[in-house]
Amino acid sequence: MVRTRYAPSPTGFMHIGNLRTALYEYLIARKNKGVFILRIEDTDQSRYVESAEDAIYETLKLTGLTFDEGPGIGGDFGPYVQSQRKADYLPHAQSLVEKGKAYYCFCEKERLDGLADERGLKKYDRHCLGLDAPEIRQKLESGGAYVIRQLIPDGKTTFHDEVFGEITIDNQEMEDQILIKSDGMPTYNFANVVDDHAMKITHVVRGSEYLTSTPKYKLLYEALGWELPLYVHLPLLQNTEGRKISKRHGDASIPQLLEMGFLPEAIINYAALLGWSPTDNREVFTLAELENIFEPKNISKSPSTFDMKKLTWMNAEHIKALPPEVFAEMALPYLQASVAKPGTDYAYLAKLTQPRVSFAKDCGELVDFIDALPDYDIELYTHKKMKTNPEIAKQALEVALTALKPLADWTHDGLGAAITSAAESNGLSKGQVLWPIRTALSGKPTTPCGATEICEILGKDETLCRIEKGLKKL
RNA sequence: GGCCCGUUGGUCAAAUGGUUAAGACACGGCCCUUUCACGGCUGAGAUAGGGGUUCGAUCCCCCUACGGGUCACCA
Repeated sequence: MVRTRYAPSPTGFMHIGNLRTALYEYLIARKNKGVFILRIEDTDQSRYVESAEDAIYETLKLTGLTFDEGPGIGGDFGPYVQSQRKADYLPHAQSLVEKGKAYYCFCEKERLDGLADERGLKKYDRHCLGLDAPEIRQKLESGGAYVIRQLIPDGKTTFHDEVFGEITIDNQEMEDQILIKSDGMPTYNFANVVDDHAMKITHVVRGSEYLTSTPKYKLLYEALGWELPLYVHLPLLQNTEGRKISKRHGDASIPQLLEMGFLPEAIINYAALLGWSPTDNREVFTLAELENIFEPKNISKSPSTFDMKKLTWMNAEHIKALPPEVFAEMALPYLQASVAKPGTDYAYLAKLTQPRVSFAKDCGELVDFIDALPDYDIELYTHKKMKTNPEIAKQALEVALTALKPLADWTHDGLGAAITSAAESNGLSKGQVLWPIRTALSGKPTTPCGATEICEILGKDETLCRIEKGLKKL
């Protein structure tokens, strides 16, 4: 049974990198009919932010990454918040001490700081490793602060990563890391190992910044006599400055992206493609589709850069894929803010704008000409392909006016027929008439639909009025 | 600085010991004779450098350069 877990620490909002890690964990679980778990790693009480924990739940919910076990919903291996598991860690650390794989350390901060070299780098000198049993007992009983450190053996440690392959690190590179902090809480590394084992996690998916600390994990698993999970380290995500994506570099959080109008589906889809690619050339996927095709073996080793432009394109793709009624609802507030004309068919406007926008909020400005004709330059009447210019436009509008004034059939077809025949009998091409009409009616270089549709939307009176205005301008 | 990892067009990215080295975003052009958009077509644009191994390297090995990560009682 595949069991994966997303294990964030509640210190801030999720960004695209966090989301992508969660997504891959989720996909590996779903693809293998396994279980996806959420575990909150709040062992650093000084950095804990309560709202951040809620934000994590909210973001996972909005993006559809539903977990099977975790805070709020429980499961057989709870609790799923590390601070609530505090009592579980110390016994394991003590068993390591008994086996001689860890030891108590009573060194104070000042002494430790004194170990630093000129670059500020330090490695613990095992000062407390030499303490004998009575000494340790006495210090412990006196109630002074202590930590428990892992004793790193000599040699080299090699582990296998599903993405990066075999990685070997000389144990001399590793410090006797702290397992239990002086406040009694486990460190991240230790809690991680203990909980992953307790929760029977099979795949550990995380950013490649953990690559060099993984040998410490392996040593811990060996010392504890536990089976090592599969490691899947992900290539880092960079921002356009080439730095690791993070909040402190001002990179957008998921809530911010949502706020900007990106659809959760688009964000998920884009995150999936950052560092992973399907075997075919498809790029637009729903989460459900990803669940079927995701393969960790197609994960890349090299870092990738977050590109807002491509995300924007992706968003437009997902907007186009939305059922019209869903998009209409999404666009309604923007449409209403932009068009107040009585009798407006907002669903129709939504349908016209849906394939043309990258964000729902962009709908408004596409149709803002409906309420009020913007002031425009007569150069808009010039278009070389349509072979029009202000002079021809003037003639065209006159033709249009006489043709439309008596027109009773004010429908798309009726308008089209009337305009076409009027154009023909006056020696003008369709485009030479339609282009000026569209310009006179909208005053804009681009509109979400053609001239006849605009005539329909505006109604006969307003249409004639705007054509006359155009004529006056010319 | 030590250690670890990486390097295919501006970005994402496929592929392979022998190919004209895919595709997508962005960009340019054209077409769609109702614009823009959509769509279609098309253009420019890449295997970091140097050595090997090999009949042949983008691919395997080594070195260099560059980039990133990591070296906490943070996660």
